[in-house]
Amino acid sequence: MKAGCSIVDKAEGGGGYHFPEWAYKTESSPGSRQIQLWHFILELLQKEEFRHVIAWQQGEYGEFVIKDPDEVARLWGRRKCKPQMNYDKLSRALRYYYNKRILHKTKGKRFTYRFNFSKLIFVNCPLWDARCPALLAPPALPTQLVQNVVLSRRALVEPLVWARGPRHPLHPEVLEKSRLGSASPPCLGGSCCHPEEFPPLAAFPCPLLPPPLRDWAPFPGHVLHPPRPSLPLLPPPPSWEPPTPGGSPKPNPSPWAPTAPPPEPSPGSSGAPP
DNA sequence: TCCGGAATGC
DNA sequence: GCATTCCGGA
Repeated sequence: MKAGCSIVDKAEGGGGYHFPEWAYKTESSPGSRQIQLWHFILELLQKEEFRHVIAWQQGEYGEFVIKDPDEVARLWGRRKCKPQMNYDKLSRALRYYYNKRILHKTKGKRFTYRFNFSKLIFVNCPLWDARCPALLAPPALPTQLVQNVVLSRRALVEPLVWARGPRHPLHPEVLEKSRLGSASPPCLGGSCCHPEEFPPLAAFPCPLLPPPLRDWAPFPGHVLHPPRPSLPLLPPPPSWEPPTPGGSPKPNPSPWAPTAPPPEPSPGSSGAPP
């Protein structure tokens, strides 16, 4: 136990917000019991005191800028007990996230990267625990980003809802009710998510989960599209485009709707519930 | 400054 | 699996 190395123990105090638990549970990191770099980056981004070192890029989606690469590397090295750590090595680790689509480089902007929260949620939000907030909005995190994270989450939840039948706790009507039923801001999974409304999905066995998600599941347009025009929720990201029925897919540079892999031949995969 | 291959360690 | 380290190249 290299306890002496830790400099950022856990989200606390600060701004009174926090990322979902899984973001801090290094044990939940797939394939590793050690903290992962992106966890660490999120920690720094979340903390006010490191705002001068690394911060969300205002107005962008999941984009953050490393203002002091050397300092970030130093902190990372300290966390990992690697005093020889430097930005070159750290950035190499970051680049490994490109292939995993956890992170993207913002070309043309120095030390600027962009998180792919959808991917992080897909991979890390354990068992779709409904109490696990998709992502609570840190002050500097653009609201729209969070909304899109929620949208992404919804995009996966809704098919499950259909599979589970009506009036499931995650049934659209229930979701709708929880979203519209109060004057408070859209529920992002915080204290407004009462267990009685959002029982833990962990209560549902894994077989209820959809088939293994590919890195980028090609969401049906009706899923990504706001379900009802009257609902003023979840505006699409700037690069988002409504699906063109029958139209040819266009390359989409947005990490929120990245180029989908070739559709798998799935008979009856019209997306319509039985 | 950024990228990615390769070897290596845990 | 996930870095860490080193390195050549763009």
